[in-house]
Amino acid sequence: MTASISDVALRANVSISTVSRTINRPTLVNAQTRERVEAAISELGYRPNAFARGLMLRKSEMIGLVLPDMHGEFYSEIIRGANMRAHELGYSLVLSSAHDPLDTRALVDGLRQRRFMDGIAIMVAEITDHLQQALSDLRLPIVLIDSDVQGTPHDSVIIDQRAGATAMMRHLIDDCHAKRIFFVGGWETNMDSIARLKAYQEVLTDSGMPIRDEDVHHLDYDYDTAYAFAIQHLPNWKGASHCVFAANDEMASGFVDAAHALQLQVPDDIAVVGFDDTRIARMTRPQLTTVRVPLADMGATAIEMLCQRLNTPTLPKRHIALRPELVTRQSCGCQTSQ
Amino acid sequence: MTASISDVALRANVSISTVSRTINRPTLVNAQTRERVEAAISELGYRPNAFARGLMLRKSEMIGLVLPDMHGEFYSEIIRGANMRAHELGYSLVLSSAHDPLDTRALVDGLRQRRFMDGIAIMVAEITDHLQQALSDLRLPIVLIDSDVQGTPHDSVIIDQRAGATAMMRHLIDDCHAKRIFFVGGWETNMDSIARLKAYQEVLTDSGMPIRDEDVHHLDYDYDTAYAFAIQHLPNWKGASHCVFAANDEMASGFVDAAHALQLQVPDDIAVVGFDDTRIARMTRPQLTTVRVPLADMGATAIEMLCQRLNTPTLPKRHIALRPELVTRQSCGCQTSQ
DNA sequence: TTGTAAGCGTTATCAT
DNA sequence: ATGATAACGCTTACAA
Repeated sequence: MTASISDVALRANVSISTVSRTINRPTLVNAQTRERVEAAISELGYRPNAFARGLMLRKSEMIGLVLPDMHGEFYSEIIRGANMRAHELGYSLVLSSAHDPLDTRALVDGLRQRRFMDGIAIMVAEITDHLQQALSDLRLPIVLIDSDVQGTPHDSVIIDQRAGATAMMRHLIDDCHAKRIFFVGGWETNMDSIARLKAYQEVLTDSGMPIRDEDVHHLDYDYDTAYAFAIQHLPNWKGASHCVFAANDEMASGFVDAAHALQLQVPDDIAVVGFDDTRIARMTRPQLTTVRVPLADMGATAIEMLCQRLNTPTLPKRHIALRPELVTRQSCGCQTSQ
Repeated sequence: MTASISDVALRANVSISTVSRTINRPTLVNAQTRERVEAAISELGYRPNAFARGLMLRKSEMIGLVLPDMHGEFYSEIIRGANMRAHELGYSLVLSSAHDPLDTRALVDGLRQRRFMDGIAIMVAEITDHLQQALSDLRLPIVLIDSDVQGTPHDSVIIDQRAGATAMMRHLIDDCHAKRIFFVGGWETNMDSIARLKAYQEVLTDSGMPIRDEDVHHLDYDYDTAYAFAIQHLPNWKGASHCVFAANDEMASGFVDAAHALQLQVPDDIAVVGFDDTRIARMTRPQLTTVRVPLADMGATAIEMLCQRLNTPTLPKRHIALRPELVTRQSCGCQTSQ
C-alpha cells in the first residue's frame, strides 16, 4: 500500500499537520523536526495524494486543451506550443479532441464530463449558441483559440490572417513587381481563406490593380487537387511577373510541381507563393515564399492567458491577435529578378 | 458556489446516500424518489466533484502520455491514435513531453510530480537504469512505446522495423528487379535506421547480391541534407535498375527533387523509395513507394494495453510488435517497368 | 513551534 | 428502499 501522510507522521513522531507544513510551508517548522520528517518522507517514498489535495485546494493544476480535430501539422503545432507553456507554468495539459470537427455536440458532452480541469483552452470549427451555452454552464475559465467570435465573454487568441495576407500581397506587388496575381483559396466557407481573399482584394484595389473574378478560385487545400487544377490552368496563367498566391503551402507545392511537369520555370515563367510555412515550404524546389503562421505561439499564448486568469480571476477580458510573418524564399522571384 | 451532493439531498428531501445511489446504481432506488433526485440534480446543475470521487475510488480515468519530444508528424500521429483510443475507452489523456528528447532526468522529475494518472504510456529516446528505477518507483501501470527493451518488466508496443524494411527490399528485388540498391540511412545510432539497414543487408545476402560498403551512407533524416548529398552522388549512382532506399520519406523526396534538378528521370534513370509514408510521400512526383508505419496504431495500442492492465492487473506482460505495410506507388518503377 | 480537530465531497457499510 | 456514519488523505484555523 502506498504511504499516506499519517504514516509519515507516525514514523517521524510528529502530527500530520507538521508533515503537511514541512511540505507546504517548510519555514514554519523547526529545522530538526523538518529533517526528521523529510527523512521519513523519503524512506517511505511518500507522495501527497493528489485527489485529497485537490479536494482541499480546489484546483488540480490541469488545463484542458480541446481541439476539433487532431490531423496534421496545424493542430500538432498548437498542441506543442500549448504543452510547452503549460509545462513552464507548472500545469499539465489534458488533451481532448472531437472525432468529427463539426460535432460540437460530442465536444460539449465531453466537456460536461470534465473531471479535474482548472480551466479550458478550446478551439472549435464553428461556435453555436448551444456551444456558447454549454461553455458558460461549465463555469470554468475559458480561452477561445482561433475563433473570431465578436463579443464573446471569454478571453481569446486569434491569428491576424488579414495582416499576413496583406504583407504577402504588398511583397508581391512592391518587391516582386507582380503584374497579375491569381488567388487560389481553400474551401469557400473557410474563415481563414476568406480573410486572406479579402486582403488580396484590398491590396489590389489600393494598388490600382483590377480585381478579376476569373483570377480567383477555390479549391480544397489539397496538394493533389491543386496539382490537377494547375496542370489545366497554368498554361494560360503563365507569364512574366505573373504569380499564383495559394492559400496554403500544400496547394502552392502542387502548383510548383505541376509547373515542372509542364516544363515551366518557377518563378520565371510563373511565380508561386504559399501560406502557413509548414515543412513543405522548404521541401519544394524552389523553396516557397510564404507566410509563417505562429501556431505554436497561439497555443502557448492561450495557455498563458488561461493561467493568468486562473491566478487573477478579475482580469479584464483580453483578445489577442498574433501577427504572421512574411518569409521570403525563392519561389516568388524577387531574389532572381533583382 | 457550485452545488454539492448534500445540496441535492436537501432539495430532493433525501439523504446523500440516496443521491449517490441515484447516480451510481439507479436501479437500487425507487422510481419516484429517483425522479425527485434527478430533478434536483438538473435544477442545481450538479456535477459530482471529481476530487472527492477520485479520493474514494482511487482512480481518475486519466492516462499519462509521455513523449521525448513533440516536433513533427511522428509524435503527432502517436498522440492522435492514443487520444482516439483513450476517448473510446472513456479515458482522458494527460500529455507531457520533455524539452530535450535526451533529458530523461527532467522526464523523471516530471513523472514524480504525477498527479492523477491511473497509468502511463511512455516513450523515451534512451532508457537508462536511472529511468527504469524511476518508473518502478512510480508504482503505476506502465506501457513502453517504441522502446525495444529486452526483459522490461512492463508491457510494450513496438514497430517491427525489420519486417517493414525486409518487405521493401523483397519488393525492390523481386518485383522491380533492382540490380543495385543504395541505402541511405539516418543517424548511425538511430535504432530504427539500424534495424532497417540490417534488413537491407540480410535480404541482399539472401538474394545472392553483394553488400558493398560504398553503397551504404548515413545522413541526418533531413530533406536538405539528402538533396545536397544527392546532387553530388546521383550522377554516379544513376543506372537502369538502380535504386535508392532512403530510411525516411523526407530524404527520399530530397533525392527525387535532386534527380529532377540533374535532369534525371525517376524511376527510369534511378528509382527512389522511402520509409514512413508521411504526407510527403504523396506530395512528391512521382509519388513515393514507401513503407507505412502504423504510428497512430501504436499510440492506440499502447493505450489499449494500459487500460486492459488497469482493468486486470494480473494480466501477463505483453510485448506487441506492429507490422508496417508496403505501399507501392510510382517512384520504384515496378509499375512502369512491367 | 507543534498539535487538535474540523471539513472538503464522495462512496461504502451497515442498519433500519 | 433509504438513512446514518465512517472512511478516503489532505489543509488549515485555532489552541497550546
